[in-house]
Amino acid sequence: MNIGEIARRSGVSRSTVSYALSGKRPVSQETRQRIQAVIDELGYRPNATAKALKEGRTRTIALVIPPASRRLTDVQLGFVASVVDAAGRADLDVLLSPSGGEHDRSFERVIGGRRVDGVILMEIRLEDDRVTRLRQTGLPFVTIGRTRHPEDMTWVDIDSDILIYKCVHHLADLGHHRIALVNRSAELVAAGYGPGHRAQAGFTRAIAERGLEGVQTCCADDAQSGVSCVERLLEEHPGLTAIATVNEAATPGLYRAIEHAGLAVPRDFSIAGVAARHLAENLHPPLTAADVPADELGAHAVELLIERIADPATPHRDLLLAPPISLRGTTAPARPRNSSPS
Amino acid sequence: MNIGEIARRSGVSRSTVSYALSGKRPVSQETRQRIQAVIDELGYRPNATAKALKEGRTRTIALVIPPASRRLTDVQLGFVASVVDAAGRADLDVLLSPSGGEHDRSFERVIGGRRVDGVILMEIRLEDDRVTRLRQTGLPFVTIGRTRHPEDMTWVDIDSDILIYKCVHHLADLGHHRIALVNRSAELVAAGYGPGHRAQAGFTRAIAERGLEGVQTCCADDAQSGVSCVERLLEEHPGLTAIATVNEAATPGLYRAIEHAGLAVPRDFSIAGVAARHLAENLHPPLTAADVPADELGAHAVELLIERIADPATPHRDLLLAPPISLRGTTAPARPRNSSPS
DNA sequence: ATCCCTTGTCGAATCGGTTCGACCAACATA
DNA sequence: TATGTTGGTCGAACCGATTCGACAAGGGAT
Repeated sequence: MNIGEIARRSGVSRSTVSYALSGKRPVSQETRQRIQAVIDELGYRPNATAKALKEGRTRTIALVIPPASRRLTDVQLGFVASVVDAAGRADLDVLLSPSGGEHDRSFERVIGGRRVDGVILMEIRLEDDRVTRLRQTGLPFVTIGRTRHPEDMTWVDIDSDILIYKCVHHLADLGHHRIALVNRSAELVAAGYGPGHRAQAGFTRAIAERGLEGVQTCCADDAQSGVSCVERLLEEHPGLTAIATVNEAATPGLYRAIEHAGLAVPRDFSIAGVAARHLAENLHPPLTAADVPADELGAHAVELLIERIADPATPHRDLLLAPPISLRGTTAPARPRNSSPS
Repeated sequence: MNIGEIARRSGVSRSTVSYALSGKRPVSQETRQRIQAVIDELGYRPNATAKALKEGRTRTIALVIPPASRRLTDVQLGFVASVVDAAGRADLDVLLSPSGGEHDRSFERVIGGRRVDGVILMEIRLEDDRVTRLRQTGLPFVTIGRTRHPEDMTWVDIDSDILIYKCVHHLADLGHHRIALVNRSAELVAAGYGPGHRAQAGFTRAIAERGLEGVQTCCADDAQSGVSCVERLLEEHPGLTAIATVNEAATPGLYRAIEHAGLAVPRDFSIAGVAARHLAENLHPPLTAADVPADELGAHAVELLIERIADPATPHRDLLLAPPISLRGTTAPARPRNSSPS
């Protein structure tokens, strides 16, 4: 059932059917109804591939995610959900493409074959070859996160620097002097993962400004690693009373290890971080954190992308958000602890 | 940069370029190299849309997920990850399509326009109109989960009936007499969600066989609801000493509420369920559960789908798994509790 | 010397749509 | 009456690939 068949059965030419469907030229009431009747009867739907070929656009965007095998964090899932949602509202389909490692075939396939009109990229490194690659091809793209030099590209991001900076200040205001930063995994940070580096920067700045003692550590993205991370931290820095973290996946582990060390959150130990609201609220006690507005960022990324697809010469825009820290149940005034042998 | 451009620049016809690329007809060493040089220079990649139109297949499959706004469970995420992975290995792209509610436009768009060669459907209801719809269109599809009458369709599933049945028997073996089933959300079960109903069936059967006292309850897919669910359960059935659950998202809430009632898991209260391994292992204590082999199911679904796409007349096949229950830290012999006023 | 097969190449048709130019009829305007 | 203008329709070209049939040149078998 192609357009020719519909044309034959309703006794008109293919172009007339096309015009009847698109409304781009007048078609008499009568013919239109006749055509519609045939269409309804056969359940005809125009072939999207043919349309895409002729029109030169696929009405599809690619969403490039970290390798799916590595479990996505709640924030990342939030991005995926909001992008899929926003794209759907704009009648765009979303092609999922894992990138990194063995999955680069997928990325190349999607990018190279003009399968999509535009690309949304997640988990951006400070130097990111996917960005370089996309620049070459001229395919419109928007990143969630940003490279070291984000000047002539379109992106949305949260300001992990400011967020961690504010977390540390918040903890310092409560009287905490020895604070640790629990970052994302060592590999990710080593690979130049932006939020990791920016969190470090904000942490270091705040620590310096308030004359505190700061420790930085990386931690893999899971609860188990969170446990061993805190164990190590408490052993090496007995005076520690607070943690600032950008590693939401490890957070349940942080709770568990702190509790296991005989400390209560927030009475004896405070935690503040950056996380998905859903996750923060569901922890026990609920996590004091800057809630990453994944919905807003994802939707905005799609909007910006649509704009760039419509007109690739559009000036680059961006959106940098620094959501407020929601005070929940994991930060409290510091209480002196017998930490040093005296 | 289309195939015509490549042909012009290498001084041959378009068909020769095509044959040089596909190898379906001999092309002289010399011409081939000349063509390849031009291709490399211009970074040419054949247009996937045009190829799809001519070949009549898109090399893309659709993965229909529950509305992304509703947070996916860990098991569902596991399915998505493994499907994307397996598809990637087979050089297939994956189009993500949320279905249900306002998202049905997306489903229709993807299905109607022949945008994809086949479809994988998740979260199947006992009577599922998406299945009906797909049947009509004749598009090859595989479901993860199955309808009430799964005879002439291709599917993969876990046997929630048997799994819950075994959980209850395991708990009964440990001496528990009053056991509750914590099911998925009331809406989902009311809508005829298969695993929900099958879990009920297995539960009821085991309870009857062992002469136990069983309570069934639904619970929304989040920790908060898990908390209130257990609170209600303990109030209404004070003698309860164990829970069997298929609701992994609520499980952290179950833990919390049990603990909050002054009971220790597994000393005073046992839990056994069906969940993603990752989730089960990361709970504290780790959950005794049948680990849903999402990897295997997802990969198998893709395999079956590829088979059906290659030959739609292929006889229908299926895969029903009942993984063993991994004994972890949440089940222990029942201890008598002062439950009744005496 | 003839016939046939293989290699290498080309032109044209095709996939299923959209869109442009042309055309005719009916009607309004000058 | 001549001259647009508008409504309605058709045929043909086109998007960018694949693929079939044709054909020329060269080599081997008879």
